[in-house]
Amino acid sequence: MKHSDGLEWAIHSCTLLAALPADMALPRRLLAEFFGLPEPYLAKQLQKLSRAGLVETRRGPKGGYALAHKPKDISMLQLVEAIDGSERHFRCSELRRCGPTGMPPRQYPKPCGIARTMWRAEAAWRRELSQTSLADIQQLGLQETPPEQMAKALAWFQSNLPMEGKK
Amino acid sequence: MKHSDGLEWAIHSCTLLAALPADMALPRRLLAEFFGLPEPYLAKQLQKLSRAGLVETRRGPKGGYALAHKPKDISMLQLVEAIDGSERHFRCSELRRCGPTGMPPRQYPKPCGIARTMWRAEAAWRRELSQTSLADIQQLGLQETPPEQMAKALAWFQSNLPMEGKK
DNA sequence: ATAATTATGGACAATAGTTATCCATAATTG
DNA sequence: CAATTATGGATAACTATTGTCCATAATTAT
Ligand code: SF4
Ligand code: SF4
Repeated sequence: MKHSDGLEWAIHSCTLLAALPADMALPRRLLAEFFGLPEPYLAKQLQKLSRAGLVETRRGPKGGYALAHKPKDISMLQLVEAIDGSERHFRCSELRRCGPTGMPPRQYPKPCGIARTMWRAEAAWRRELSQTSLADIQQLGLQETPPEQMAKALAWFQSNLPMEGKK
Repeated sequence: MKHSDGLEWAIHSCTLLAALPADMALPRRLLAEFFGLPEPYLAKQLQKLSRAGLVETRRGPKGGYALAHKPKDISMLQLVEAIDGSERHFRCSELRRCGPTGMPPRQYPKPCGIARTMWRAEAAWRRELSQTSLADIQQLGLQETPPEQMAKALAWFQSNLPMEGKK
């Protein structure tokens, strides 16, 4: 019972994408380098984000990844579900129907109290996640990232992005 | 990201134990038979419950498992944590410190907004679970179990329990 | 005391899920 | 056409979950 590591990578990646100038795509090579992550596996996470419609991709030179929506329109719940799936965490195996006292399925019109309780808790979790957007995360990040790191990051980008400030 | 199957087994087992006359212990052979579960693995779940102090165990003939507290004093959260552990589901690997722009640890006095958001959602989940007790589950079960199954179960117990109504 | 019953916990094996890599292919740019 | 970049399938390594087995300890009844 644990989220995949890829989830953290994906959220961080989106946070970075959110900070990019509009219209600019970041290739995954740079994304992976920036966070010190294995590029091929990060690719899988980005593909999930892409399939979920949260990021746009552009192939070819000057291509890469960019957010598909404004940060305020992407919720943490969407990110989590894109990576870890939207299946319920508690899955009922209809244990009550097993064993010597079980009855045929039609005797159980609705999920039992155990399942309903577990699912109610999951709903509370989802609700909480859906109420925080990438914009909220971004704002906290801007406030709390050490100024020196901001400077380092800026410098790193300027020396790694194909053209920045040139034009 | 999914709960272990053993969780469902453990909750069902406790529900059954809750229905037992006080002072009566149920051996795990019968528990496993009643639900049609593999006994040795069910044993592992029951051991976790025992170590968490939720069930009492008695060895020897007439021994078995019994609840250690009244059903109303055992919350679903306790059961879930006994089986699946109480570690956080989202575990931070301090990604922000990685890569070419990372800074030394002391620059990050508190967990970032991403981690705090994920943890806030988990807290909502825990809160919901802590507000339902085994007594609530039991009541729902009594209301919603098909009457025929109740009868079957009663009969099964009377023919399997060492002495019931004999004395 | 002895025999029968029952839980414990360690060791182990099988299965499934996660993490990671590689490569051939397709799309885009210039 | 050449260079760049994402896609997705195949595969391998690693880890967690699921399941089994057994020697041991505790308890009860005879
Ligand atoms: S619905 Fe309830 S009784 Fe049936 S298997 Fe799920 S948790 Fe168990
Ligand atoms: S604290 Fe935040 S920034 Fe650091 S690794 Fe965890 S999620 Fe990422």
